Amino acid sequence: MSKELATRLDPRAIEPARYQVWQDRGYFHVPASAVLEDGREPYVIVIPPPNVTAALHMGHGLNNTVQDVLIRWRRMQGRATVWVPGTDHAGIATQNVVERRLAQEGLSRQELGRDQFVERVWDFVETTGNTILDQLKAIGASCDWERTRFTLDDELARAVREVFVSLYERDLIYRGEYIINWCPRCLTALSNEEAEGEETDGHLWHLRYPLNEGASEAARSALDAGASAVGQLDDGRWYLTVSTTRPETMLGDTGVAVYPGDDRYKALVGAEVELPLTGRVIPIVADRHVDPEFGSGMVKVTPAHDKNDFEIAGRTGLDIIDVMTPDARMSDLAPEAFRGMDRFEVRKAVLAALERDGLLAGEDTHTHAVPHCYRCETVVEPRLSEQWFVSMKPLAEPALAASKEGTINFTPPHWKRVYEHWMENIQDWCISRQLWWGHRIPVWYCGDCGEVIVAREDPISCPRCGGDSLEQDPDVLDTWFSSQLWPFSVFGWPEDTNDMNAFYPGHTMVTAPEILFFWVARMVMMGYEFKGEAPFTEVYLHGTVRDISGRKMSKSLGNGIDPLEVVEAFGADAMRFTIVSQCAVGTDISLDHENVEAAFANGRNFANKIWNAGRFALMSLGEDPIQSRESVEANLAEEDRWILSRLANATEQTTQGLERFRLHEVADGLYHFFWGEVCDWYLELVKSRLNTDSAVSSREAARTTLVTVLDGALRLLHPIVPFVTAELWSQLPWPDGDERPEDLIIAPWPKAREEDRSASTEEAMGGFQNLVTEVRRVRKEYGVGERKRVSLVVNGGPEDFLLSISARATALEQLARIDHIESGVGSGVGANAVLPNGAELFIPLEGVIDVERERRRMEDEIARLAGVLSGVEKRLANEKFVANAPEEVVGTARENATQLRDQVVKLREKLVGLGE
RNA sequence: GGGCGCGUAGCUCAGUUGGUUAGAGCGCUACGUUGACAUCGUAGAGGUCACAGGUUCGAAUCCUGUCGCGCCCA
Repeated sequence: MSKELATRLDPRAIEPARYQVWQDRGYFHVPASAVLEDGREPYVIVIPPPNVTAALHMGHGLNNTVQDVLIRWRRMQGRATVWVPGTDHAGIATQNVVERRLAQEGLSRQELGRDQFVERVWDFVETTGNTILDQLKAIGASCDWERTRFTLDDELARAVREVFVSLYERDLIYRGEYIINWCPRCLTALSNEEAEGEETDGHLWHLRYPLNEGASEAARSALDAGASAVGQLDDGRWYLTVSTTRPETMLGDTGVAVYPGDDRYKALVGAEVELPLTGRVIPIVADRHVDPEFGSGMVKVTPAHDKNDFEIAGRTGLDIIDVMTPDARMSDLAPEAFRGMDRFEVRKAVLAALERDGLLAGEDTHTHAVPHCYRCETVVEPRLSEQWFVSMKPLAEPALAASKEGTINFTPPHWKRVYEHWMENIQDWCISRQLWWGHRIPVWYCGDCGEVIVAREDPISCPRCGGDSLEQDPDVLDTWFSSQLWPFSVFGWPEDTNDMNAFYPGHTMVTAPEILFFWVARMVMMGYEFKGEAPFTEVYLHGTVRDISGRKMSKSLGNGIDPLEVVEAFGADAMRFTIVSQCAVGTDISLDHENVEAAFANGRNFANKIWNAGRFALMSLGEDPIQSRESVEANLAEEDRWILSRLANATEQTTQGLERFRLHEVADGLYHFFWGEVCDWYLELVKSRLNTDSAVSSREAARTTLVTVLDGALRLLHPIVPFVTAELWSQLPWPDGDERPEDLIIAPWPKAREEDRSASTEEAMGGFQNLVTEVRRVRKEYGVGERKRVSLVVNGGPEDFLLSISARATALEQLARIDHIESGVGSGVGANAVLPNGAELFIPLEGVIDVERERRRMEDEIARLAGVLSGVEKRLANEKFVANAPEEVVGTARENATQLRDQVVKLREKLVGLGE
């Protein structure tokens, strides 16, 4: 049994093998029957599916570590625990990757053709698509791999089609021509969420549009009415001024608008403007959208290239002229001089031409948000286009109510308001994408009669005219359209499957705030629309992984850390603990990518500490049977009862922390319990008792307690550091008569034993710890050599204090190098101290101590304590404090005052005694 | 423009409804390999809790303002 363990934890030697055992024994998989037949309570998490093309990065490391901690904890609690893994087809991202690979072969997708291209993508996905899931295994993720899903799987495609058709039948999906966000590089429409605004220092240019000759009278009266935008050119023509951040769009202007109630421009409404560079004449209209307070109160209207302008055109009947091509060049509808030019070149050309004609009134610097494609960062162009949309308002209603009523909870809580704000201001969702990779829109157009067919099954002929010249809509759906179904599509919906009945709805959604709208909000909407309830009730939004200077880790910045390299170098446990211990609610995780070793030192050191504590215990426990707790109960030493009391505390704290997603506190608490209490004190105290030559009853009590404490601690630590804990636990000897679970991963989660808690034992141990620390401090202060023994003279303190420390003579010898303890005040040259519990200490150090130095040291200590004391006394002297503060607080203050006063008095007496 | 958040030790950050002498990790200093662990042990240095007011018996914590920084939505 007591096989030799290496002095250092070697993660590579234990982790992969341990993971394999877990997988082989099927611990990660729970069948639906566990819930439906055995009546076990389920606990379900669906993974935020990473992109098939992605390689594991630290963000995945964080996200999946958190999920695994929760999953392992709930599994130990006995829940029927399912964590569904899988990947997302990631339309734009994946198509981009494959197109880039094609480009290296000198090919384009257009040259290849749609069918062949899609085949190429499948080839790519099939060879590399599972990489990221395999990588998750290296970090210990206990996903149910038998349920692995891909958003393009046939069953999930059926869910997508069912949802599309159902929503269409309920008039919640429609097709229409509107201004959408267009990426001129990806050549596809984007949703509002996919067009990310980026603060940019740009310009606001002021352009002069000459008025038609017939408008002179109106211009003059507008000027009289205070219209700042109206003026006269050198040649006598009247003009008005409009401002824009995108001058190139003026080529597509079809009107100028003012606010209907704006007296300054009243006379000009209905007048006409000669649009420069185009030869077109456009009208001045009134529309309520115009803000009379902003700029000149007069705006140019470009209906084909601006969302608001498109709406103005709809209300006022202005023409719509699209002057751009899909790749953001000037189209044939633009003046000849500009055709074919890129949008940013045109900007310069238009400004130069206006300048030349004396029509540029000037420019201001202007900071504004410019939308960029979230996949390729190209500046997004608002573009008029026919697309498919989801009508969101009706869907948002129950999803909003779920948050307001508290059916869905957010951690940290402030995301609740962000979510609700988005729901309250929701806009329709553009779901069609001009891509080839994704779920094809299930719509067919009849070439004969023009019928639009929206169908669950591919139609063979037109249901209206019977013709067979059907053509399917070429577009695919937004990737998030399928992701939003993930919580139920993974279980086989729309089929009425056992999995559906057992595991929907799920419980916890763990993800990053960035995709709160993209994904979380939409999953909730779909859950209500198609299943009548929310897909989960807890949303835990963790932070972002950043580098040492606070920048988000990213491939393009080159500041990332590869989790697999961390696992390789330090082990999955080290990575997990480091991450979790930084995982305070609402805060980001920062890791030094330039010093990875330092970044993960904490986790690595702790895993090694656990290993060595276990190693020591296994070696010391030997092979003799372990007595039951009951049989050694009467023989438990104070330190045994103390560590059992601390274990009860740690157990309660850990469980409560996990329930509240306070993972940082859980990790921190366990770290200090295990290292600072189990290792630093308990192991040191039982060392001598574990020797074969110590009294049998004491030895057996120590052995049983040690096993109990290690068992409890390893269970509590297991969700965070699964490998090292399982490895040690599997070798832990077991008390007679107790049933041993098959593996730590399914060992029942501990409950705090209330009967083990003892405030008096903790207080008594505290006195002992103070004693040891005080002696060590004195030894260091005077440079007493590590090996040199000292004597200790003790006077006073709590009843039995001397007795209890004398009983621990061996431990004191080891912990503080004290080889002799006696009662009394002591005499001669030595060091003096008074413990908080009132015990006076004297350590004879003839020949080592300079009396003057000892006097100064004591004076400093007296001054320090007296300072604290006067603070406490001041408060107690304040009647309002005594009257208003809670009894407990006042009581504590009184106790402190008494204790401090006692310490100060005794130290002063000792100082006087030192005098002669 | 609207909303949210942050500013605590050299660095990265905790600090749950206000309540002893504000904590941790990393880093730093000194000493130390005694049979678990040098990925260690022991002891230590280091903070006017951004600033200015206010509320309170009591403020890192609540309120107001200022400065600096970040994020989201228009």
